[in-house]
Amino acid sequence: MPRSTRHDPETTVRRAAHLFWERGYHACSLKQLETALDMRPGSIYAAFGSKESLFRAALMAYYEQLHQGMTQVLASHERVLDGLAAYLRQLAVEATMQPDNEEAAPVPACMMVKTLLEATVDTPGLEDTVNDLFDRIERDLTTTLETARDQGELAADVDCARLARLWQAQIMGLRTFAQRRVDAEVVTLLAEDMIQAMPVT
Amino acid sequence: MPRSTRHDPETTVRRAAHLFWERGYHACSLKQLETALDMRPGSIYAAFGSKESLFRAALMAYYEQLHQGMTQVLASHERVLDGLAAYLRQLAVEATMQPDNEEAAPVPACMMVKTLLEATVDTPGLEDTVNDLFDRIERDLTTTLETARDQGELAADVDCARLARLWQAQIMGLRTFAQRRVDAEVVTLLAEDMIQAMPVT
DNA sequence: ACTGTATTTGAGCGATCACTCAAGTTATAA
DNA sequence: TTATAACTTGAGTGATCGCTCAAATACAGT
Repeated sequence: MPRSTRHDPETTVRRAAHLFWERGYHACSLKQLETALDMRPGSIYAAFGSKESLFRAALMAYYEQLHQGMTQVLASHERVLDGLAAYLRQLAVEATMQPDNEEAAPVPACMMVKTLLEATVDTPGLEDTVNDLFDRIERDLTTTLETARDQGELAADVDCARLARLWQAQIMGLRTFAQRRVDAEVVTLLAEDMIQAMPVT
Repeated sequence: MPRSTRHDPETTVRRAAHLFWERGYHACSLKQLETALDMRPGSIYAAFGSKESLFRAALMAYYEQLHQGMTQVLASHERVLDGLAAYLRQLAVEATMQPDNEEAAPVPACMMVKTLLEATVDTPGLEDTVNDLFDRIERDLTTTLETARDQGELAADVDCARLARLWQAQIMGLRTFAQRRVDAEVVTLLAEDMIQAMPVT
């Protein structure tokens, strides 16, 4: 008997993620979300419950996409450190192309980082969620590096958790820097300098 | 004949900076500012004109403090690269102590970075201001490095602008990473790993 | 003490905020 | 075809937003 949904939940969340990613949580009004999702407030609240719940769903979707992209690049390189270098180069490219369609990044900076810096004590749900996602990435990268170490790619005494966090901080720094009004080449050169600086052990 | 001001402008701006730094631009309401400044809306608007103007004044004050702190650390070390390493260590320390008084940092992350990521097309004044401040820091650091290079501390072929941006990105990465819920030691180790990674040329 | 002026006050402005819900709509099962 | 349940609508909720301004206040010069 039930009626099927008019809106595909995945598409809805993806569109919300795009707007939240571009403008941040507080600067996104429900009016703007209604327009972006082509849904009226009643539908939005029936489907997601609150603006914060919708944001969390959007952030999770963003994370999934990010994680998948990173995993793909790492998997396509023999050595993990080569994969990380390639990933940093890819981020530099993505950060320096202007957003031409709705699939591309609306801004250079990472939505997770933007959320990390925008969350306050008034939005504990956002803090918890974003911290959990950063933990996941750190653990995932640590495990990947440990596998590489056990296979002899890295020296046996390398602290993979520290190395993972060093790379994570490079990614944060690169994409945040790219949010500045700078030429594309500056971002590209920064990525190369970061890659050059990272330990090759 | 005129009446003198009851509020010291510098103190007022410093208090506003503290609140804006902690909560960001959009999450700060005028009600909260009224409490923090102990001023009523009429006084605030007579003195600063708008919330955005007050924020820009606060951001400028933050920058001045930041610039002064960095300059002091750099000046107290013979070699510039040693000074930058010391500055990174100082940031790690500051980022990992809980804010006990109103002088201390309310959050680990940099207010300029938070502003850079929070600004949108709706707040062009913030984008312009924060980009100008990042440019100033980059130029200042570039000049400092060039002086060091000309004095033989760095190799003659070093691109000081690139090196300055690499260090700026490290600072961004460190303080943004420190906003995560992580142990103090993790931030300290990250700073050490960054210092280790930076070119010694 | 008195006057003049810069500063401060706080009630209140229209606009917008996130959100609700009764009514309408539509796809599916009987 | 009809009944039913899920979905969607959109006017409207009280609260809060950034901000204004006429009146009150307090200091400096006479």
